[in-house]
Amino acid sequence: MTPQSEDFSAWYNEAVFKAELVDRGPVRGTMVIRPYGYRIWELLQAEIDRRIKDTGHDNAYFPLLIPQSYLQREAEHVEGFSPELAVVTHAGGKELQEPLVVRPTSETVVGEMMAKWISSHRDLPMLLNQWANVVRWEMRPRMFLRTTEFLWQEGHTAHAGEADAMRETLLALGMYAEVAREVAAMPVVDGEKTPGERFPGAKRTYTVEGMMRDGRALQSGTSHYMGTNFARAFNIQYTAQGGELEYCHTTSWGMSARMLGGVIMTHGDDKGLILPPRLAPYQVVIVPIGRGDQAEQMLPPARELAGRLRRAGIRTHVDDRPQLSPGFKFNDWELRGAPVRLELGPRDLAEGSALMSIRLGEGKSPVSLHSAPVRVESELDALQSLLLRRATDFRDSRTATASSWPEFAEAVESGWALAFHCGQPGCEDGIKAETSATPRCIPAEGAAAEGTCVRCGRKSAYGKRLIFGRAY
RNA sequence: CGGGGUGUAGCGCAGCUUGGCAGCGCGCUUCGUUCGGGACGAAGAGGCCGCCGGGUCAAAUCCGGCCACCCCGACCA
Repeated sequence: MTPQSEDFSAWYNEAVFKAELVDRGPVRGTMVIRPYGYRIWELLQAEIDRRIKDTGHDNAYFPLLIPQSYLQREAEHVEGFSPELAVVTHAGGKELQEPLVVRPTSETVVGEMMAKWISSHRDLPMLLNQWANVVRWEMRPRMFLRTTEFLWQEGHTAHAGEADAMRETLLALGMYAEVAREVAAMPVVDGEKTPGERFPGAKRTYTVEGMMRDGRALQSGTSHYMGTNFARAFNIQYTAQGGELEYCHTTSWGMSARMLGGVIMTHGDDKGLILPPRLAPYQVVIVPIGRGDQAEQMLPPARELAGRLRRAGIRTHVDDRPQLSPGFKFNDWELRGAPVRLELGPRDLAEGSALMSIRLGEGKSPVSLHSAPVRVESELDALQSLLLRRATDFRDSRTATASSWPEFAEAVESGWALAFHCGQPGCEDGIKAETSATPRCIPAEGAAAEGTCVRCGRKSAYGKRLIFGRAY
């Protein structure tokens, strides 16, 4: 397994399967998330959900099946999603009068319901979120990154005006950036998408982009300002204070289980996964030394230690599988990305200590049993920030400002290019055709600057350099 | 949809060119010895060789057709 080589996707697949995160589903492009993988998702979910609720949104649930006509009400939306829809044509033993699509996203049903629920400015803003699975018949599936069916969270909000809706759009974006950086230790860049990369039906689309260890970009969360496009298509109107009937300004935003793929591709190494402590199902794994009877004897003290760690708020697991050798377990938990391992054998026990090994690091060091919770906690914190710093350094080392076409082509070969662009769709297509790179975003933090398009030399259109890269 | 590849035990594969008892490694079961970095020995269980057809005394192997999956591109969170 070598994350650096061109076998990166082979490395990725091997890592994901060996760590027992997923299995292939029976339907093309689907994935089964196994318990260990699902625990990671639950931790991520909890972090996102807490932030959503803290900002005043309520969770709701909308139907899986959507009348096909709903999709058709918004012209760009239907055009964008048509090729990848799964359509139900038969139900109840007969052909349906109107086919139903399995939701690829829920703007349309949510819009339909919002139109019923909103009548006055007093009903606004309406801040909804749902946790759901959606289906998109993509051409080339990849575990977590692009599966036919995937789990996500989709926020849908309606507001009285553009300013409110834009504030909401950026609030969601900021939430995603925070989750990515602080929880997943992924140093994402946030910014706006170019018109060519916009969500079908949106007026403005924002994104957080992460860089994987092969230099490719991964869109890790997205937030859209719809203007009144969907409000007009679904008649989401309210009576304003002055008595006039107005269209709402709506937003939608989502973050998906794709993030797990991002975590693996951001931090993983030749030994397998490295989970940031905040997403690790088991932050500490205690391996009793020995097998059979000898390991049995280590279990009571191992469990006692686990109990004290858990009481300190540390997710702890005792690997009590009796038939496996310690060496096997060491390798197994390295593969599965456990941040900290504690080895507990007769020798350690006699000395009142355990042998600690950090997933990202060399060697092992003894830790006294009584100070273990404190020591482990600080090691977890250190690892969490080390992962973010390491990924940030990596990203920066693979990001180059390109002022000429050869520089640009070279930069996107192994990472990202910062470059001016003319904003012409044809030129954007040209870049993609010639280098397979696309504009990832107009970075929010980039300094304002003027220049000429890196490919065609025309005047730049966005007032700053864009980030270009190859995307997953 | 275009290009490449693969279907043989739960997983990974060999065997196919040149037809002749369906094999290997891992895993699984039982017993014993082991046990501080992927343990070892012995004995077992496990098969519609992707599917359909052709031809042959005889097909995993040759011929024809079909299907599925994987990888590379175009699509995308």
